[in-house]
Amino acid sequence: MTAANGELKKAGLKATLPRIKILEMLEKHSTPRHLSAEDIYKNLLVSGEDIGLATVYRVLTQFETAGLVVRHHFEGGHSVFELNEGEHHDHLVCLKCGKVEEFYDTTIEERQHAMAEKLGFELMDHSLYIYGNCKNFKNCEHFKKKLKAMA
Amino acid sequence: MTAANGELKKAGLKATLPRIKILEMLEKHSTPRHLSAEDIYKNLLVSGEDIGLATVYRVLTQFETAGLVVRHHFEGGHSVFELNEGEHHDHLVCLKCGKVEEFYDTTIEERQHAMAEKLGFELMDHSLYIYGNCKNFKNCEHFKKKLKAMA
DNA sequence: TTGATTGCAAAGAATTTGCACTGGG
DNA sequence: CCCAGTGCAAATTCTTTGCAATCAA
Repeated sequence: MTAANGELKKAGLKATLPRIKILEMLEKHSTPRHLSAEDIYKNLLVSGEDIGLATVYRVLTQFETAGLVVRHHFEGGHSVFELNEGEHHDHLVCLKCGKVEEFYDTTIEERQHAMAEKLGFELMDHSLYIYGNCKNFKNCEHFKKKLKAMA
Repeated sequence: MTAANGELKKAGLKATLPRIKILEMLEKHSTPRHLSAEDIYKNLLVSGEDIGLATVYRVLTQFETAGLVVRHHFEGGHSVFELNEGEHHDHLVCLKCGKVEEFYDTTIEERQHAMAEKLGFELMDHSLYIYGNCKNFKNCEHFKKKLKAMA
């Protein structure tokens, strides 16, 4: 009776094997926390799980609807998903190695509300992605991992 | 000898008919300033221009590389392009009618630099999109236009 | 049992690419 | 004239869907 089991029930989703495995995969991956559907699919294969890619997409969409995960559109076409731990934050993505850092800045949040207010909008959501190069990226573990993945 | 002609040359691009027409289309459309490849393609067709969709994509990508336009990824899959008028700004998008407002906030820009600095990144770029509902969207011209487009 | 959930393969949407043809300089 | 640029159709990439088989409650 894994923890994922209970979380799924609480979210109103039947605790099926694919859903449990996918949720555990997201919980297990503390770094990087941000995985694409493809990442998850491949990781499951490696773990010996036989779950179709279509199912991964379906389940992630259900999780997103249920508020269990948050979907992001970083540069480069595909979506990435991260476990929703409750607190909102924005992202800083390294263009060289793909490393993702999270941050939260009260001032930025406030100013965004102020802008929406000023322009006559009711703010519903926002996405802020900062792109850059992490200093000394060549020695960064993410960069090494990326190189290895390309080989 | 249109203005677009000179701008293309200045950008190091041969002044061909498709490029001129696409650039003029972007310059003409002051509102909305943000057009998808499909939008541009359709508008050109209506104007009686016989330019392929693939060419529109190719040309827009060239324009982006040349710095003539900026590409954005708003929610909903497809990219939109806007003429690069020099000054950076962020966007507020209405989820109901698609209206896009631009804004610039010095404080937000500063805080972003501070965040990048703090996390050890060299800032290269950023994208900030605020999503909301424009007040009284039902009477908003964009909303009416959207309804008409659906009919 | 029985409706919800999956897997697979096929469909879609957005964008890119290969290649023979055309047009700008 | 000659190569960059274009149109078209085919290919890619990421994601969604239809449907018969399977599973959780």
